[in-house]
Amino acid sequence: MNYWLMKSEPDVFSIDDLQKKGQEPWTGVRNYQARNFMKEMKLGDQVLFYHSNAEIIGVVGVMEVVRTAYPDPTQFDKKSEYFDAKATKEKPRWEMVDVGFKTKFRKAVTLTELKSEPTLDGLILLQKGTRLSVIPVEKDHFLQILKMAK
DNA sequence: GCCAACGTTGGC
DNA sequence: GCCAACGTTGGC
Repeated sequence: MNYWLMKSEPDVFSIDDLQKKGQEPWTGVRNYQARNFMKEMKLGDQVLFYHSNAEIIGVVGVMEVVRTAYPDPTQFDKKSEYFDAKATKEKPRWEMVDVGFKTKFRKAVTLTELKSEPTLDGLILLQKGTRLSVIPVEKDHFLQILKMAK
């Protein structure tokens, strides 16, 4: 079992949206490193849901991988903002996983709180200049963040 | 709205 | 292959 963190702007897609829908294909990742992490994901992997570019920035809940990586259809869709002219159905560039809702924290674990927690030292999210939207998280860090949500 | 940090593109 | 220019991310 592996642990991850994925970012989303709540104006675009929030934890509440996921809770309503139950599950969702994680479309729109257009960064190779992030894509490669998604390809490593296994069924049942636990994923922290992080709200970026938001009023309240931080981890807001937990989701679970319910379908392993497959081509992101928005790369072929000319009308999509995620369209990629260099991607073909024979040679897709971008993949995604489907995630299912697990829990929403009663209160977000904010970025400020994450930064001030010494045991989270080394969390990739907190490293300088990290803009990755899909990030692996150590089990201990994952459990620590769950603890902070209580 | 600003801007630092980073990734990508494309000319050479 | 280098690197300047440009675009994007995301916190503040």
